[in-house]
Amino acid sequence: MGRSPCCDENGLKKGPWTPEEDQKLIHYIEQHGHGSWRALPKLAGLNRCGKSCRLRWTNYLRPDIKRGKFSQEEEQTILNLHSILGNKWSAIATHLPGRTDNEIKNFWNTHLKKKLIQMGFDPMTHRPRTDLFSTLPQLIALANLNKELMLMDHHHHHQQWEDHAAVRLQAEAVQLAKLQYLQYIFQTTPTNTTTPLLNPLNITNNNDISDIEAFNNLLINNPSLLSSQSPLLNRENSNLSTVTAKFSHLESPTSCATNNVNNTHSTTPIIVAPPTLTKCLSSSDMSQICNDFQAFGTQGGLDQMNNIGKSEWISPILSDQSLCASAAPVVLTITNETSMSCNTTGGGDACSSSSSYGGIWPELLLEDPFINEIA
DNA sequence: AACCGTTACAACCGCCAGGAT
DNA sequence: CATCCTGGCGGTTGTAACGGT
Repeated sequence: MGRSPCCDENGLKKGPWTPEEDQKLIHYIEQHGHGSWRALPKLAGLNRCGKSCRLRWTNYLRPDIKRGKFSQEEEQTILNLHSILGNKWSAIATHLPGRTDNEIKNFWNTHLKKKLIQMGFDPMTHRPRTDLFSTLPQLIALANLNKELMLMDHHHHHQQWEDHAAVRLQAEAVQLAKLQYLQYIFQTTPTNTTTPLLNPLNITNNNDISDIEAFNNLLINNPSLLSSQSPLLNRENSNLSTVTAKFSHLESPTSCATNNVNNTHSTTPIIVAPPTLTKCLSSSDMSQICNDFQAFGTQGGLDQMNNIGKSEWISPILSDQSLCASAAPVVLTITNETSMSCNTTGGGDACSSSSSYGGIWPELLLEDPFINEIA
């Protein structure tokens, strides 16, 4: 009854294999094949269990195993397959000749997973992470709340620390939003093209992971690219211009303060690049989406949004990932008039791009109660 | 040189599916 | 049908190597 113990009885050896043991195993299998793994150790003169022998052979000693570093192509293949198959290491390994499931699994756990996390992707879903980004409304709300409190208590010098903290928090939030947005634009850029977005950087985007990585490094190493003067964020008539205006509104402490003094309802939370809108949408689809969101443009709509589950209020169109007509990245904003607007320009042919490492924005951020409060 | 934290990866463990009896 | 056995799989652990202090 039950399973027989593996190596824990009869003094069978465990742990790392010695060269002598390896030679015995190789020699036996070359002569006789492995046959029954259970019987093999005795026949080969090894004080190991069959399972240990099988693993040593299949993961290490097999002659057709390719050793050494994974190539860019192999890395890309693993990423693509993992996004489809998940942790099906053996299935992934069948597409990588000479690589074992164990090797791929290790490579994933030690390299690729961390790389994805660093790039802002959830390693399991391969989608941009929302944990960081979803805190943006809170950060902005908190920053603005602090600022308003500060202004109400204008003459109290002990508020200086909070003042500094609020401005810093707000600046960080805006930087984060910019970074995420630029990553999004980059990842949804058609493959093998040099786009207006990338022109200022003289980058041709093949839209694979190395490009995204290079782009991220570029952004991280060149903070000026996120400044209000950045060519990336200031292209005229671009889908970025709307968000640029909103960013500049938020990022300038002076203008913010002025606005808040004159109009205490002028906080302007940003919702950038909704998830499935990264898919391609026809103009009629876009109209529908705009209408859907306009429906929330009233206080009643916002209340409704706050009271029902997101699956109920997200437009069916938004969750239909099969839609594909013309590329139109979208910026949704909630304005100080508590209306929600929808801005899309550009179009293009992103749909024709072969599947690359384009992240899909997983969730809208609108369900956050803070949005209601801020708006 | 010693210590410590991190990384990389070989190896093990437990579970499961499927075939044999 | 029930039980057993085997091989395969994915998750986890152990440890050598490495780099920084």
